[in-house]
Amino acid sequence: MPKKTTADVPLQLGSQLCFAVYSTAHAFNRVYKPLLDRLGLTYPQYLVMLVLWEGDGLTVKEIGARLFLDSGTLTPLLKRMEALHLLTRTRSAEDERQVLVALTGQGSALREKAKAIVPPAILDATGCSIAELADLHGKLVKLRERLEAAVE
Amino acid sequence: MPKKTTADVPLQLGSQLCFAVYSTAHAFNRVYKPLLDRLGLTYPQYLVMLVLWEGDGLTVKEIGARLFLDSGTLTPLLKRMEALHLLTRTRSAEDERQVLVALTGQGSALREKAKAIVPPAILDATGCSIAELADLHGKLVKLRERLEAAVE
DNA sequence: AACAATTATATTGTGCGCAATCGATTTGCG
DNA sequence: CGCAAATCGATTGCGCACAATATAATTGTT
Repeated sequence: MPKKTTADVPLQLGSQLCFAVYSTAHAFNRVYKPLLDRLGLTYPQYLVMLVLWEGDGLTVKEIGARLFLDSGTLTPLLKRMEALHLLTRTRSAEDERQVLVALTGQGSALREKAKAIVPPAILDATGCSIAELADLHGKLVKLRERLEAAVE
Repeated sequence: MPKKTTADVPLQLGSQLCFAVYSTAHAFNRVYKPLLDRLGLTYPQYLVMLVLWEGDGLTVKEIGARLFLDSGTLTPLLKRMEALHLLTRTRSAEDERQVLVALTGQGSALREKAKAIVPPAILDATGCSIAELADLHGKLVKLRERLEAAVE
């Protein structure tokens, strides 16, 4: 039985950080769920709406690039959102390989409701100051970039 | 059309933090995948092994409490791990409602291999100093606690 | 002892998330 | 021009993640 040494601590810290990220993501999801239920959206669907609210008429590829998701995830997700009449999916005329995703009137309209409900509740649930939020956000983005780089 | 005000920034920061956590979790998963493939494990399965390596003979409930997962997730996951001969699931004699999860010889043995492969690669992929790891870990755990408290 | 409430696990159904594969279109190179 | 390579999206299959529900065992109360 190998004994524990202090040298193991930094090795375990990496794993602990990953689990902290993983479990915090789940905790966030549990906070979002009742809020998003009122909008009829799941969290990944809400992310797609956030992207489209910023700028309409994107291809699946472009949405995927912003959310770090691929077509295997997005195609069925977008189809469900199309069935909910939140958006339309149409083949591009210039490049028939691409599918353009655009908001419906209903999809656009949902923005104001979402804005009133979601961000205030989330901010409150974090119990964080603006400085804390900005600090954590910045550090996570940097970490994510390094992890993505490590995968190549 | 309501104009953007500086007052919106803190509201959006909460959402941005959530997405940072969400996308960093995925990035971690992409780093872990090729490593865990060599062990024949998925990341949630690896988490279960980490818990069992610390102390064997736990109930499903106890494993769930440590990983923030419920039986709907754990039962099929543990069954797959049982099929891989990593662990056994037996009804407790004292309380027939409980299922005791114990490592097999194979499951215990996997620990040394995992220790050699996973933590060094993860630590390297984060590109973080020990201080950064500890800082982020601590802040995420605090955030997770506040989020869990917000859900009640 | 009988029965209601609680607890532990299992089951079902829905929705991601991603690897692998496929078909169709477009691009690029000789 | 003609064909190989690359690109985009859809499909399939597997494994979480969780809500809702079901089942069985235990505990508590009278």
